Amino acid sequence: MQAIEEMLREKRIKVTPQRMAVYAVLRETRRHPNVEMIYQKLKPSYPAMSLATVYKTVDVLNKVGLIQELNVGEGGLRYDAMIKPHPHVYCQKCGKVDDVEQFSMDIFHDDSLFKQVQNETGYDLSAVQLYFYGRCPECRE
Amino acid sequence: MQAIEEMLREKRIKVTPQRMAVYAVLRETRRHPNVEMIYQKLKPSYPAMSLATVYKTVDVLNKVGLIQELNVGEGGLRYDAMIKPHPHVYCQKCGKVDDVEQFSMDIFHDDSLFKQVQNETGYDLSAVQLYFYGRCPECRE
DNA sequence: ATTTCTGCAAATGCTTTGCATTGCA
DNA sequence: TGCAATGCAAAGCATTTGCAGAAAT
Repeated sequence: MQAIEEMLREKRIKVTPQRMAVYAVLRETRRHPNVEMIYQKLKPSYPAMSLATVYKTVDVLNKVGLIQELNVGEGGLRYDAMIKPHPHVYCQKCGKVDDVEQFSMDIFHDDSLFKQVQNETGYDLSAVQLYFYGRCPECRE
Repeated sequence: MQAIEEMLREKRIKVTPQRMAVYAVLRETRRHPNVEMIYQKLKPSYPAMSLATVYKTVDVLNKVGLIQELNVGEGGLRYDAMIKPHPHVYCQKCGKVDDVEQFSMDIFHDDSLFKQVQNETGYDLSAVQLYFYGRCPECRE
């Protein structure tokens, strides 16, 4: 795993403590946090950091391709440092977002689906998202 | 195709001109409009209708299962009277949302995918959404 | 030295809410 | 008649914006 500082530098964006911190949070977790969660996580160690900076930072990191945005339909966006396309499951009771790992290959890595959809729709495709909705094991009772 | 009035009545919700009008708009189009688009479409024939009523109406229609919500990641939600699960393509330039028809069967109607994901994640699944992102034929130049 | 980023506060804009009135059942 | 829905205006809230000061290259 590459050093965070180096990864930012390769993307030709200024390396600041705030950017390293936000990216570090996303790399350490599998929880797909939203902006508020990232902000709360960083508050203890970076008391001066503002929420606006977190918004701007995730936007930059997403634009340079270091992270991806998820939209499970809550309103706000979630962020994921795992940029390889993979499906997600959303628990409609507790709001948790989990990865679905097993099927990344079948659906996304075989590009026949992508190609077929391009042919059918005429779109020039660049990304795909697959979301499942339901109740997580803890919320099923 | 069933009469709109009857469909609302079957869902045990009050049948009002506004609800019939909103549902009619969604049944007539394949554009997956958002609240503002529905409102603009209805304004000429229903000058007194308020935006808040459109918000409340799509919420009710969605809850009783007459329409589905789409979240392509724009911020707001889109609505679709086609409730059978099917993938969508979003044009990142002009914002258009199209249906992907050919693959509804392969991916969604065969429930092996659903079952596999349930087994892997332990979630009790109730819905799925598949979104493709790219440029539509008109925006490719 | 220059350019870009940060942090604050204010502004924006979509969505929701409260409530009096209207209208469906 | 009684309960629910509408329409208006106000409130709410997440996100964005502007800008002066700070920091990175």
